[in-house]
Amino acid sequence: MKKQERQRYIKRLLSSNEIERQEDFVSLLRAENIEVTQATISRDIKDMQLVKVPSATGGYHYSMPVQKQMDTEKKLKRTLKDAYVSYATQDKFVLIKVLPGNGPALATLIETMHYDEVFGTIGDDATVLIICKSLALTLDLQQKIQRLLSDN
Amino acid sequence: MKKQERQRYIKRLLSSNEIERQEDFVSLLRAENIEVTQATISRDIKDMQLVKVPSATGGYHYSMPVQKQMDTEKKLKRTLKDAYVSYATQDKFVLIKVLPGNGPALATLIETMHYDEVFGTIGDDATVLIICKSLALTLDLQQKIQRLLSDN
DNA sequence: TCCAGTCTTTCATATTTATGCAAAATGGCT
DNA sequence: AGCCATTTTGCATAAATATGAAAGACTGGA
Repeated sequence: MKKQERQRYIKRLLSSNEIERQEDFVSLLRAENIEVTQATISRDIKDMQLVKVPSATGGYHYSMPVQKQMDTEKKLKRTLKDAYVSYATQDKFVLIKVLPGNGPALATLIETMHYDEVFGTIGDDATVLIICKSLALTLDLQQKIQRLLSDN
Repeated sequence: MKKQERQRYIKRLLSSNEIERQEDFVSLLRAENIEVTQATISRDIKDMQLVKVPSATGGYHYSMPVQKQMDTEKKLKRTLKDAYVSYATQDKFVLIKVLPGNGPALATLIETMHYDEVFGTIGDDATVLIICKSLALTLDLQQKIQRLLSDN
């Protein structure tokens, strides 16, 4: 279906771009050959319960809904606790080793968290590589993950 | 100071009203004898990083920032786990008994979560009474609390 | 006290977002 | 296919939000 596909794209865009206005979605989607108007985006945003968050840096950006994030975080936490093996950082990368079979699930969970820090993730059977958007953000993400691991 | 006091009011209003537009803040504050314009509210919202959330019921309402909520939820969870004794419901009320000394802290945490369901809370040394906005919402809140208790 | 610098607010308005309505698309069902 | 009901979309515009610029407050000196 048309609408759902578009909304999938929108989710994807959320994680990889700083989206400040609904028109940004329009442009980015146009770049992927999906034609929409701002009106439709407005409705999608209502549907998906996205929010426009005032960011620390003074701007605004669209982000995933609170509730979804919280639910996903719980699963993420559980998966990390269950399957975590080890952890390393280099440059803009965070590499997490997990018990065999848990890589893809973990990667997906991290993806769906739509962390602002994350550019993208890729996981094989027992490893997840997270690519951050910047060096500074890599630190932030590291802390988030450590908190997930340590905290009850 | 003026601004901080107003922002405290704004926080308070968040928890006890369905606020759909910035103008609603203006009206509600006016009712408390605080004169402001929408422009100032817009800046306050940016400051406080409040978000306008599309609600399940089709409308919109302003709400606390994601990050704050997540942090507070962790503390809340810990406090509940540490101090929880028992739990009862009647009408729009949820009554939580905790170990002596933990009531006020718990009440504060619940307040600062700004749960949509909650009209207000009051806690003595070992008890927290939560007053919900409606019967239906009382159920919702109950479930939230049980999830906080059961979940790791 | 008076001033300069900083912060905060309002006004006016630009920008952004939401929505009524009509048209187009989609999905059965016969 | 043809028809009806439902959903989705775009257009136009209303409604809501953000912001530049000027005016007012506040603060810590001199």
